[in-house]
Amino acid sequence: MTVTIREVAAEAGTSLSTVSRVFSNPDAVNATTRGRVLKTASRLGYQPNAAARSLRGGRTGSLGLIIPDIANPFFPPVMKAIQGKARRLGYTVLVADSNERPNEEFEAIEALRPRVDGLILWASTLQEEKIIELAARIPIILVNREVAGIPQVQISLSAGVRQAVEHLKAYGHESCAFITCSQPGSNREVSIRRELEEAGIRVVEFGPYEARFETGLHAAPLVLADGATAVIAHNDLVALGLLQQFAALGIRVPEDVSVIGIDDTILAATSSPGLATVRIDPNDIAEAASDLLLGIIGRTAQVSPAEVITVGTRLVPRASSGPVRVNEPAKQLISKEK
Amino acid sequence: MTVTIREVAAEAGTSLSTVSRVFSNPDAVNATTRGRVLKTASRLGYQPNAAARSLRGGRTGSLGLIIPDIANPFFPPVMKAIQGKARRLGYTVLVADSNERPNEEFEAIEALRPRVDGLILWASTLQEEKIIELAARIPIILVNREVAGIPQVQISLSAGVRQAVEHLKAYGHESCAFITCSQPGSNREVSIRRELEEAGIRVVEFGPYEARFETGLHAAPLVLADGATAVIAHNDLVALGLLQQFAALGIRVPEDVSVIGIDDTILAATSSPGLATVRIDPNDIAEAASDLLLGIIGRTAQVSPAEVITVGTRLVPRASSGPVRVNEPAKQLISKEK
DNA sequence: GTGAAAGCGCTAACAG
DNA sequence: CTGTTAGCGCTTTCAC
Repeated sequence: MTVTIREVAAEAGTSLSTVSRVFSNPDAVNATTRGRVLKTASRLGYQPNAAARSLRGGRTGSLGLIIPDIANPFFPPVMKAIQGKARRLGYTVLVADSNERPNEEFEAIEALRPRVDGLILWASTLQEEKIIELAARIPIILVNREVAGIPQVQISLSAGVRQAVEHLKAYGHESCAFITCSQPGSNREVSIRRELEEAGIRVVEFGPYEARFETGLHAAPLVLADGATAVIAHNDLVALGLLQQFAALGIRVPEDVSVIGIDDTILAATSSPGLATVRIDPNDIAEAASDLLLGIIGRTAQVSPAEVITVGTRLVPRASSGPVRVNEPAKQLISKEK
Repeated sequence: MTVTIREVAAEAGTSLSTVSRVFSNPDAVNATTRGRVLKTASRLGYQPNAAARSLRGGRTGSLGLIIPDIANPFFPPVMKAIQGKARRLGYTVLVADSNERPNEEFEAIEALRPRVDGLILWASTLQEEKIIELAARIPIILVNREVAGIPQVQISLSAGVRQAVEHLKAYGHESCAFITCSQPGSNREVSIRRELEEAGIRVVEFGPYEARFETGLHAAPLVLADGATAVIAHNDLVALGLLQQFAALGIRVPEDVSVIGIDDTILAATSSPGLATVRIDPNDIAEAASDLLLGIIGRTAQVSPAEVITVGTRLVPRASSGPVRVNEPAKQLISKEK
């Protein structure tokens, strides 16, 4: 049925090994022979069988990417960027979604493991020991998850959040709400609180909630009631919830309250008003993740101190933030509108 | 290095085949033996090697999905739905993005082909003959692309668009603009024009443009200048562009003009105001696509007339559409606002 | 530079 | 129900 190396060899009048070499180590074959083999191979429509190849050689030419939730608009661009980078380096990327559930993540990893040369685990939900165990079986790198001894890519929100805070301060804001949707002590939560405090801005925290659109809807009146003139949301999606609810309440953005998101997903660029947000560049992450992974795939079992690459962020200003409202506090607006 | 079936067999005191059966055809093994094998297998950390398995059995347990653009928010939910469905049927889904370029699509297909049992091609950009050729090598099904003889899933916009049009008509709209971003003669364009005409609503078409946010920004004033009181956009993204530009121009939605999108992506639910849109249900597509694909993977070379499954659509009403403005035509609003 | 031979880990007949 | 025996298609020593 399928064309194998054997038929090509017979047809080209050479041995199996020669045909094999033409495809796996072309330089080791006489140019004339190689040409002849290639010609008959393409004439016969021969395609190397990846299963056999990886069974024997142990290399698959693919990388696996496990993401927590492809429906989160933050991930598609990242996936695209990683795919682009990998493609340029001769790899295919196979993606699976873990649905943020440890056992689905485990299944996905097990499905991918035998068919890839290495794995990128994004925000893995696996226990630390499981991850260490896995790392012994296949090269892995972590993004947004810290495990000692495993190479990882960390996202540093600090720079971007600092710019956001500076921006708010320059516009006269003296208090800022913060809608949190992470585990207490998480990276995201900590950097935001720290930056706001260091700038001497009063911080009001609401949460932790789930990182959903509806959380924004819910939090909008809380922010107003507190009298904060600005709000930083856990991510763009939550920020959009705020925006929609503010609009429904007749609260103007940014005149009455400034809103800032995080991630710079497509949601931020397309909302009305456009959403100022802290951008995490998918390309930076793709770059870092592929470098790290290909690095450890290369060196065979030669353990070196686990590397950590930190990628930065920056503020993308848009129409949703501006000068603080001076004449009357936003908190009175709700009752007024009624 | 890795644990193989052989070691498990030795350890469990059985033969290779018994271990193999435990993992590939469990019912054929005595329950006691099976238990013992499973126990030692897990103790040793045995994992079946997919490469060897598919080399021998010809089955990979995976399905491939090629999508034109993962960054288009329409696709992630579809990918997720297909993954969910496949998972329940014992398959893993490997996804690749073609970037809507024939040669990238071809590369992705070639990378996936040897490691999957079948392929779902979404809106394939390949030439018809290439597709037919491919279908001879591996089971494939098409979504949103028509090629005689290949099983396919078609999306019928008619029902949803008809509901949208009924809705506009009931609200007194007598004219509706339509921003098109497809090849002339495309499914999407044709159904929309047909439904509007059949309802006796005056149709004004703008386009074809590219299906981008900026297209909406650009088209907003055109719609107003024409005096249409409602507008249907090629998709949600374009509709959001309209929404943002209307807001910038001080045109109220839906009071001054009604806006309807297509796809029901996350953008529609999270915009301000919420965007009424024609919903294409990802689950319907996932269902149809997996049924079709698993159907042809099952029957070995037994050709039957190519099946076509058509999935329907429906209107999701949201705040962006409402009664026609009666007192003054929208077209005058721009100059007034100045 | 090239060929022959030995498996990679597993499944699928075929006997027992 | 279980064990034995061949390979799946390919890469990779090892000779020549």
